[in-house]
Amino acid sequence: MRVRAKGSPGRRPLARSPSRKAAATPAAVTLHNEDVAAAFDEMADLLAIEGENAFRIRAYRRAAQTIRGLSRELAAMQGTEAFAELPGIGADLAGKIGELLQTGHCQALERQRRRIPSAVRDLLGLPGLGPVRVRALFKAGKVRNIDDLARALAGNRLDGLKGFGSGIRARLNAALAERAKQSQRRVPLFVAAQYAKPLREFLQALPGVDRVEVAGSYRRGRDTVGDLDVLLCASARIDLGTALKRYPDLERLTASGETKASGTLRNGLQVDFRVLKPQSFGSALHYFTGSRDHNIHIRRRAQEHGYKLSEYGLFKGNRRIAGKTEEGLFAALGLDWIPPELREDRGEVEAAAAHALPRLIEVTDLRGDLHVHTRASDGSNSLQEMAAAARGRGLSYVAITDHAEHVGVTHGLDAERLAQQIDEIDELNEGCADFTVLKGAEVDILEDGSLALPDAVLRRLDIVIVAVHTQFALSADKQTARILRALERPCVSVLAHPFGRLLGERPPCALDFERVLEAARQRPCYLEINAQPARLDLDDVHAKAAHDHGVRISIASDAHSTDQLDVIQYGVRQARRAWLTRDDVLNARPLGQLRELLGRTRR
DNA sequence: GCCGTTTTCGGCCCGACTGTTTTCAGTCG
Repeated sequence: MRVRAKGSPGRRPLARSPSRKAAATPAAVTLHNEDVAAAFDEMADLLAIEGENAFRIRAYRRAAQTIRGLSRELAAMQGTEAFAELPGIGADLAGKIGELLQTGHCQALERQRRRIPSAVRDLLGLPGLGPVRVRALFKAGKVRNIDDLARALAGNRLDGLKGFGSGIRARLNAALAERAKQSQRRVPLFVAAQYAKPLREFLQALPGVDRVEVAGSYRRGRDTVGDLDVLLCASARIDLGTALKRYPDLERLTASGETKASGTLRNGLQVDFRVLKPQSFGSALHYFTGSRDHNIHIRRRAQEHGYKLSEYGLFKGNRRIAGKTEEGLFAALGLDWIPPELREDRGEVEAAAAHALPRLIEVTDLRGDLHVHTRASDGSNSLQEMAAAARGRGLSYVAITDHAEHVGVTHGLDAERLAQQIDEIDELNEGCADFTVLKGAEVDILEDGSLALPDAVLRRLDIVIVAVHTQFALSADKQTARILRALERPCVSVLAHPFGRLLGERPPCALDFERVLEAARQRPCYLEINAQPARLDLDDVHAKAAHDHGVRISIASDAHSTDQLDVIQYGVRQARRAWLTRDDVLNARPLGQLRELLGRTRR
């Protein structure tokens, strides 16, 4: 199912500082796709709160979704005509994209913001609050933000307000309490990358800078990133502060010294900069990549060898033993180089000492993608376009897995339409020797564990993906029983996005994962790492648990458009964090082996 | 606001669930 953004609290889409407002055309600010998408989402939210035409609102949301799925930057495209060729973007929205890119602003959005303060949108992120109740709060209750809501609830000022019975009020109180507990907001890796890549390029081009790396959890490929740790290698002194003031994505420079600076990007992400000499760069890269627990383990090992380890190098007394490169540092400690994704102190140091680190899977190891959608359900491209795009990316197969009919929103296939699609795929495969389209479906697991399509229909498919799309809040017992019952069915190949989480929006469902793993192992059936940036589900920890339990993994893009096929790289990052090798991943197998393995999932 | 076995404007996704009601509106996916 598509992941719909319901508000996007915490994100500040556009430059709104006075200096930028006054900026002349063309904009001093280059907007990224995420900025434009966030502007359209904001517009959609504000229109919804106003009670605007639902289809107009949907048009903005659809455009935002299209933009988020692009693998190329809008700013690099050839103007409004090219924008209007994108699905769901017509003349009007293409013009607004152009306006945003040119000026950094959208007048229609500015007008909307004058009618409804943008902080009102944050209310949409709370459970039970949709546009109608938010409008009621704003108009009748004078609630303009989440703090106002908390005060109104505390002062019993919502009692008697239509639509705010005791049930809703209790839910809101619980949600606010939970919110207060949450620490600093982290952004998905995919979003962080949109800011980190251009920042790195900007710094790399500065005179005197030899090398730039973004370290921290970003380099380790964690699903979310709390801040960016940027390391610059420079042999001579550089004036970092002055250079950073010219960087348009940087909203504030909070500290600026000779070797250290800090600031905040326009999307709210904190960035810490460190300037290092070449002889220390490797040890600094290691130190700032972390994780903290990994570093503690490595420092302890250094001590055991009679060394002292810091970001400046590995020392014996005052003599530097290593520090120029990470490889040299690890080698001096008797260790193989450890890929950043493994540096969580989950056994990687011992494995490196025993020269037993796995050769982690890479994007280029993948032979196919086993979960993509077409226009037949909720995708944007045709079967032919998805197949051609997958082939163009060097894959040798792709499984078309449109939704079965149960999920209303996704315009799912019934048995008849699925049969039509099967015929279409057969026809497509006939004229093609070096690429194969596999017949599949993503079938809903209903609340009682039954599937949304009958076995007789599923038997005609090469691959059947099952997934939970509703009722995420069941107890662990019920949710587990539901999934186990689905896995009993004769034609189940893959359990997709097993926990149903959406980063920052929906927590993982309660599940007795051990029992699911055991059922998957015995059956056998595969578990998916869904690479959609907001899902990354299985996460690294559960994917490793699956691996340790002998359950194999499918890494899938869940692409809803040709552009989205590229997000599979984020699934691969999670697989690497789970210690997976090529052999552990179903879709790293050549077609013949894949068919054989899928055949074993049949009963 | 987009789209079109299109040419000018009507159709656009809809069922399940929840909470608030007393037959339904709003939320969610």
